[in-house]
Amino acid sequence: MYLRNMLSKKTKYGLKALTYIARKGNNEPVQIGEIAKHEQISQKFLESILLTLRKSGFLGSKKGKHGGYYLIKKPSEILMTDVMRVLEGPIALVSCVSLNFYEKCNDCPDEATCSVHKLMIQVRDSTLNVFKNNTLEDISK
Amino acid sequence: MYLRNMLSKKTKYGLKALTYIARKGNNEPVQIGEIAKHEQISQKFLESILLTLRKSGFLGSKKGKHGGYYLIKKPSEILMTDVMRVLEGPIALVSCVSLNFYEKCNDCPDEATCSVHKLMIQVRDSTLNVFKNNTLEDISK
DNA sequence: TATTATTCCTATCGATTTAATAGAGATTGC
DNA sequence: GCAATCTCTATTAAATCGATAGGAATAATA
Repeated sequence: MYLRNMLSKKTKYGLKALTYIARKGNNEPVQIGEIAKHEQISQKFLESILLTLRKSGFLGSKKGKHGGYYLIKKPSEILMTDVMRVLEGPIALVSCVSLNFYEKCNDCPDEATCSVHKLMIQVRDSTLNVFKNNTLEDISK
Repeated sequence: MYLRNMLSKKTKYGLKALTYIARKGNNEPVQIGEIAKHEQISQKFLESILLTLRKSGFLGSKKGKHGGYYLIKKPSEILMTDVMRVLEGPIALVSCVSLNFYEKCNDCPDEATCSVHKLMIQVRDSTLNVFKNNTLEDISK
């Protein structure tokens, strides 16, 4: 069994939900239940994820009958960099190489000579590059 | 405070220890205690990490007085791809894009149309590329 | 041989995080 | 008014992580 799960289910489900909504094409609100059923996601869990995406400005919502969630921007304008930061958190694997959430490691005496730092800077940049070059439209194709 | 810690301390400490040993240059065994002190790592925790690295063929060990750990191969021959797989586990963030530990996601009905799959393939490749292009020598400079 | 320094091995623990669940409240459409 | 839907808070079970403890095995050396 695949043990390490470095991409949280929150992110995975969030991306799937955004994709599902994007693929619908129109601007009609899509209901949580419909997404949960199609993507085989726990509805209650998905509720909290969509709420996060709404509060972060990716989704709009409408309550009551025929309510649901809809995209606020065009899929081509939704960058993975932004989505990932909201769902998964900082992109850097260690705080000392984070662009947006930098923090010195409490143990490491000198970043300039730290081999982990040196390696993780590169991983950050290459990952960031992927996220910068992918919009919701790209991954929904 | 930086919450997500996607790179485990095991990996971080393991890389630091390998670097420490590599920087010594000679082939004399280096003791756990010395590494732990220098790198500010819990000695007991480091013991288990070095044991893992030995069992995986990166380090040799010598017991008893004047014992310790030493590199089996030259730093320039130790690829980060291999080290990371041993310390951190699969490089892919989700099992369905893992080259060495592939497993179908139990929920996802079709990888071909899965947006998460599409994105994570790219992340895997770019990260793999970084690890392939870095040896222990490179990060120890 | 006795002593000391070191690696080796197993077991356990506390804290944190994750994924999921429950239930009630607020709003909207009909 | 009623049903459908999002909103919010709280709780829980399981897993994982980092750390710790204690002793067994081995090697050097006096």
